[in-house]
Formats: sequence, structure tokens, C-alpha cells
Amino acid sequence: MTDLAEPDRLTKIATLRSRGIDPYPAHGVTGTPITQLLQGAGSAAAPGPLIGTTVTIAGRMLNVRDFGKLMFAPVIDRTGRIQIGFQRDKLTDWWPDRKLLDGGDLIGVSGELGFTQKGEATVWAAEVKLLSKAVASPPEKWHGLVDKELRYRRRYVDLWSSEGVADVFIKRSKVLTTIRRYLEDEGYLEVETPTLHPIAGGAAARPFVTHHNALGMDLFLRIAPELYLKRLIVGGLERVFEVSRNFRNEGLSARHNPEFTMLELYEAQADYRRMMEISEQLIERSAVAVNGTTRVTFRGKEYDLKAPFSKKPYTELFRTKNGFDFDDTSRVKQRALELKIHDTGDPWKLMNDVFEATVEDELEGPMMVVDYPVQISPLAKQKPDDKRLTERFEVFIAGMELGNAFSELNDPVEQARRFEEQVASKDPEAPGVVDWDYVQALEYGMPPAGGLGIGVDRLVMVLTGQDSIRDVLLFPAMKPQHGDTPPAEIEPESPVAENTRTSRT
RNA sequence: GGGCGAGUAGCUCAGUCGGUAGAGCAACUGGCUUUUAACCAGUAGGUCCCCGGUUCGAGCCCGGGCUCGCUCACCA
Repeated sequence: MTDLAEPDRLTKIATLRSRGIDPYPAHGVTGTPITQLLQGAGSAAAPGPLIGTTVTIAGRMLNVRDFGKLMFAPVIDRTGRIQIGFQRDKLTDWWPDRKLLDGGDLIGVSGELGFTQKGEATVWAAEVKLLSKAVASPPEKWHGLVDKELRYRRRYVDLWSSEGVADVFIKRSKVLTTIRRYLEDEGYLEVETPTLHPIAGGAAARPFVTHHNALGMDLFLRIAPELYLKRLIVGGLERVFEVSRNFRNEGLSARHNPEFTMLELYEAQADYRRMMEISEQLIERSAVAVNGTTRVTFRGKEYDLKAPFSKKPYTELFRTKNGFDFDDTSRVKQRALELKIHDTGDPWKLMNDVFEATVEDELEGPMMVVDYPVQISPLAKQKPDDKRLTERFEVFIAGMELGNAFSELNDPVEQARRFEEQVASKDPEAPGVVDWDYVQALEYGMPPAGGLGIGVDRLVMVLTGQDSIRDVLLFPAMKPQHGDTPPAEIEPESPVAENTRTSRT
């Protein structure tokens, strides 16, 4: 047992057993969802149809108020909370055992639904069954769990003890349902592609490295599913999407978790204009599904997510904020110095860093930045009328990037050239080797296609008004707790790469 | 990694000038048939994050360290 287990409650378990009561019975009680009971109860002034009938509920009992011959306690289930009234006169045999129940215990109760003198809907217990004895106390009754670290570590308590927490995750689920339903209606196929990648491609990020013993090789946890999904477009599946858990070995923040969920989709014969429409639809429909309106409040500001979103060219935003063109490399360098941006040696990364520092944070949105320079868009197709730019856009809300999409580059020769350029660049986040298998796929011919990625966690943040990504993840990344037993060491047959970056030597 | 803040009972927090460690809730005992953070009386509960220093005396002052939160940087 851990030190959360209270000796007194453990003693009660022994007492229960000695009286022939199993504190952890094999079978539960099927109850009516509490919200349904409350609806059927109506109010004391206008009693509903369930008043006076015998009902059954199952849930967690909290906060017992004992009057000696009468006792009240709320019981919660996933739908709501209702009060149970225990009366000695109606529970003569059970009454002496009531002290064996504690706040936090899971119980099943049957009895007549009625009201108290104060008019609160109450189940007057006629039968009580202990379903599971809690040996740890529930959180303090009026502050609840306030310590953020404890809330994340003990999400299993936070979910039922903190107001609104479960609701965020119910909404998150609704967002995913909405996305799936919409894409299925559009003729998309949901697919699953590998999480273990021999080459960490499809995005610029530092990967996690792991090791496969039988194959005797290092593998990367995927940083994006992109290159596999486009192989499926070559394969003729035409419209595919994946809800992909991606892993990036980078810093943590209110917007970044090492594993996060990305929706990626690809559609043959489409281009980035079609992706704009899909982005707008996905976001607008998700907003309506969870909030019933396209209006949301996020970080103190109101946004209307109604389609269509405004669109502005990258180059124009760049010029307006900086006073010179994005491809004026000497002035970009100078500006980067002014902004104290670290120069990795890659002039185009520097240009984009200047863009991010000067433009992105102020993009309240919802808005789409369109037509990105080709040098920072290695997988996007060039614009026919301006080869310096690509058919690419990103969606921003509240200065936060929510989505990224483009007309997919399907020219194998050009793709190989860009991969080689990337590998030769000084960007530490660029892949270390060319993905020749992907180039080979393109050599067979990929139809013109549009692709889109949407950060699901961030979308849920905006839709539920949560400032931190940790509040939309059930179990956000945490350091192991001091004193935790470390996980069993697995002996690799050969050492895992020393550096977490893609090796480029 | 930088900046700011925090660490005292199971939980939420006080702790004055450096002088015997406190409250509410939770727990335990007793009372109470209509409460809503029920109430009343009582009991128990402490490595004041750790190590060192100053001092007659340190929760408090000094030095070092650890952990956590927020934030900036990196990143989506």
C-alpha cells in the first residue's frame, strides 16, 4: 500500500469481510444515469414522472452529512450528481454498518425518488450496496485538488473532483467524432500508418530514438505521418486521413507536449484551396458541435470561427511588418540581429524566424497566411506564376498555429533535389538522410493532391478555453515523481544512438 | 538554460521582532431525522523540502542543493 491508504479504512475492510460483505464485489449495479433521474424528478413545485418511483443509481459517494438517525450524501456518476438520503427507519438492518462507508466509496443505491424539505431531488435509500471501498480519502471538500502537479498526476481524481475537467475531455472526444464524421461524409478513409520510422521525416523536428533488438537497428518515433499518407495517395486510396500521435523531442510549454495529436489528411485531385475549405469546415463544425456556436472566448478574447477565414499572403505580411522583402537576405540578417534571433547558418530558417517573431504572435485570426517561400516548404508545390513561392497556407488563431496545408509536391526529381538541399543545410532539425523510398514512391506517379495537418490539441484548447495544452491532455508529460520506482531497464542489444538528433555524419 | 514565485498536519493555508508548531477541512469518539462546505463537544495527527552555517536559541537569518508552478527562449 502507499501512504495514501488510511489505516482506519483498511480496518473497515477487514470488518466488512468479517460480516460477510465483500468490499470489492465481482458485479456492479446497473443504475440510471443521474442526469436522467434529475430530469425525471422535475422540481418540488412541478414534480416529474419519476417522483415516487423506485430508482437505482451507481456512483461515487462524497461528503457525508450524518445526523444520527438520518444521513445525506451526494453521489456522482459520469453524468451528474444527486443526493442520497439514508433514514434509519427505512434501513434498520443496514444502519449499524453505515459507519463502514466513507466519502469516496463507490456504491449502488435503490430507493424512492423524492424531495427533501428544501426541495432537493433525493433518492431515499431502501437498499445500499458497497461496490468498491476507497482506502484513500477524496480531496478536501471545498478546495478540491488545486495543486496543478497533483491534478495532472492524479487525473483519475481530478476528473471527478474538479469542476469542468471531465467536460473538456468530453468535448475533445466530440471534436474527434465531428472530424471523423465530416471526413467520412467527404469520402475519406481513416488509416493507420507506422509510428516507428527508419527516417524521421515529414516535418522539421528533433525525434525520439528507440532501438529494435531483433532488427538490430535504431528507429525514430514519428514526428509526422505525412510521407506515409502520401504513399497511400500514390497507392490510389485517393482520400485518406489519420489521427496521428506525433512525438517531438523538444521543449515543453503551455503549447507543446512531447507527444501530441495531429489530424493529417490528403486528397487526390485537390489543391490547397480545397484544403482551405476543409480547414474552415473542420474548425467551424467542431466549434458548433462542442459549444453550439462559432463564437469562442480564448485567453480573454473573443473569436468567431465562422467560415470563411480571412487570408493574407506571407510575403505581404512580411513586408508590412519589416519594411523589406522576405528574400532580401542581407536585410533579413540585420533584422535578425536587432531581434536577437539566433542564426543557425541557414538564411531561410532565419527569414522564417524573423517572420515568426514579427508577424505570427499578432495574428489574432482566425486567419490564413498563404503562399509560403519554397525554401521553407520542402514538400509543397511551387506556384505556377511565382516559383519563389508555394501553394501553402497555415491557419492561425490567437497567435497560435493550428494548421498547415499545401498542394503536395509530386515531381520526384524536384522532391529529390529539395531533400538533398535540406540534408545539406545547416538546420539541425532537418532530416539527416534523403528518404529515397518516398522519392521512389513519387517516381511511380502521385496524382495532384492537397494535404492538411491540424493540431488537434490546440484546436481543443481554443474550443474549450483552456490556456495550457496540459489541460486538454488527460495525462500530460511529467517528470517521474520523486521516489517513484524507475521503469525496469531494458537491455538493448546494441546501444541506442547517443544523440537524439538525426545523425548526419 | 534564464527570470519570477512556492515548498509547514492527509488537503487548503496562517505563522508577527529569531523565543514551547497553528486554523479550517479530512480522520477518530460522542450527540443530533431534512442537511447542502450541516452543526456542537472532544481526540489524535509534524523530518516546518534537504544539507551546512550564524546564534544561548532558527519554520523565520546566511550559503549550497532538490522539487514544483508560472514565464521567456527552442518548438507545432
